[in-house]
Amino acid sequence: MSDKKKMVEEITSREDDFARWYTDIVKKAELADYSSVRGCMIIRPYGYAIWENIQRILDGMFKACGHENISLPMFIPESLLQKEKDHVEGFAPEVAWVTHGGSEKLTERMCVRPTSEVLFCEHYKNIIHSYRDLPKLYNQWCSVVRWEKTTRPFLRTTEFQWQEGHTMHETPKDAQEETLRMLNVYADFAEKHLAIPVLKGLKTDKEKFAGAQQTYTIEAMMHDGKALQSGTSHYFGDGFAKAFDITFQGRDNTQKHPHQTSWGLSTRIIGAVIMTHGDDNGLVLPPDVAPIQIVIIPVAQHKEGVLEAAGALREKLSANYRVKIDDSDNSAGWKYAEYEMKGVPLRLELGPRDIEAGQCVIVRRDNREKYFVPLAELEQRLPEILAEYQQAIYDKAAANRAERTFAATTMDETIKLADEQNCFIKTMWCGALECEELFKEKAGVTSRCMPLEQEKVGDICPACGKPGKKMVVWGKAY
RNA sequence: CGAGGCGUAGCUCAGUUUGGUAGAGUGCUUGGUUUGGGACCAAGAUGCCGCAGGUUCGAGUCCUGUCGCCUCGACCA
Repeated sequence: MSDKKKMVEEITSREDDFARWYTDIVKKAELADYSSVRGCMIIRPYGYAIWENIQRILDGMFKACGHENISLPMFIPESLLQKEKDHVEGFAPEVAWVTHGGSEKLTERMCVRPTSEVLFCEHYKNIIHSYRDLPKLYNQWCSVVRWEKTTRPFLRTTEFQWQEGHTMHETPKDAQEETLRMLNVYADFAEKHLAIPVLKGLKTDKEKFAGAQQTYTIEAMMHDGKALQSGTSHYFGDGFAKAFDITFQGRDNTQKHPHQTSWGLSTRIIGAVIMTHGDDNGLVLPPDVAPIQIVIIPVAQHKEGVLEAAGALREKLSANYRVKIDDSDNSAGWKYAEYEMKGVPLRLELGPRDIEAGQCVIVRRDNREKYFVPLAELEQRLPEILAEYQQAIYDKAAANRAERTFAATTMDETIKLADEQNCFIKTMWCGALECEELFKEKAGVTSRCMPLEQEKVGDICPACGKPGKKMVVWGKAY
């Protein structure tokens, strides 16, 4: 086989067809499979193990700032969903309805939750009576259903797993702080654990969550330059509280409405991991969420002592790492390609020559760099190599984003950039909806967010020529 | 949801024009030789031709409907 020939023949290259590359990875790395239900996917054990790691880390972060987990029903009576006007208008077009219980028609149909704001509100009305009951910091891990027209594994499915945090606070300030706190939790999680650089910002009114006063988002750039909204945090003010008549007696002895937030992150983030770090040989996983962090490949395993030495090594490393040993009778080369496709961060090769020399070979997934490590130094070197790996995949993603981010001061520039490539385009914006729509109409880009870290990239709004009030980042999105 | 393309063995696909015994490569199983980047030889198993109707003596092939995937729009986490 020539050097140039791809080792993983089954995967479409990213250059040839990014969408097909993505679905190839999902299927070949055994992350997910299709089911007989339109738009619904089966998350297979290898994919689900990634989600379990995400859950474990995020859940710890939530609890560290005082949140408690709770479980609410999956059905919402129609009358309950109707209570907040903007909310129902936003979600009604995409809810699934339950009309029958067994063979009997229900007197009131119920929708399968697309999100649980109204259920939380109904419950909060019962349990919040005094300022002493606040804040309420609840989160639930569950699945929700949205009848989407176009679906893709992980990125947009009819049913998806997520967590939704719902909190109630005494003052607007408390709630706004919570909204930003959780946005930062998401950003830290994405950057530190998933090695995905994210852009934090505020959604425009057009793009914000149905019923929210403000929606904050973390936007990630995929390898092809398109954007993926990867987590959102909403500030509701007291809109829902008024609609649901939730009141508490305040410190001044008057009745008040509490102020509310919600925030969510879904299995979509797995799509972000795939499209941020993956390459033509398959997945590249961040160590913190990789189901297998180190795969041990015994080389020439039929020779005496090799399997025993590999087994002893696994035993030792299992204390600190998720380790798998592959002693199947596939060739060593086959195993190399297999675990590269599955994105395992480090491969540890151990053969007769290594055992002789008292060493092993570590190969990094991201760049195939080889480290010949004396066994005595292994436990010291592994964290260092993993840290370098983590930094390298982060830097690579950050570099891609930097290369694909441009400022534009005119609509012509914006159109040219959007026509030529997928990218982030920074412009000023006057704040008018008509101008936002013009970007979509003329350049085919939507506003991703108004970044928290604002820059002045010009003076005027390219759409209307009036003074630009805010910098907006535009792009094509998944 | 609109326009276009595609559904045949686990996977990639040929066969559909012109209806007439279900095919190849790869993978899988068994035995042997191999083993540091997807090894080799031999034998073998594997099909509701996406699904449901229709036309026909006969349908993978023709007709209708439906489900799924891909691309482009519209919609959206």
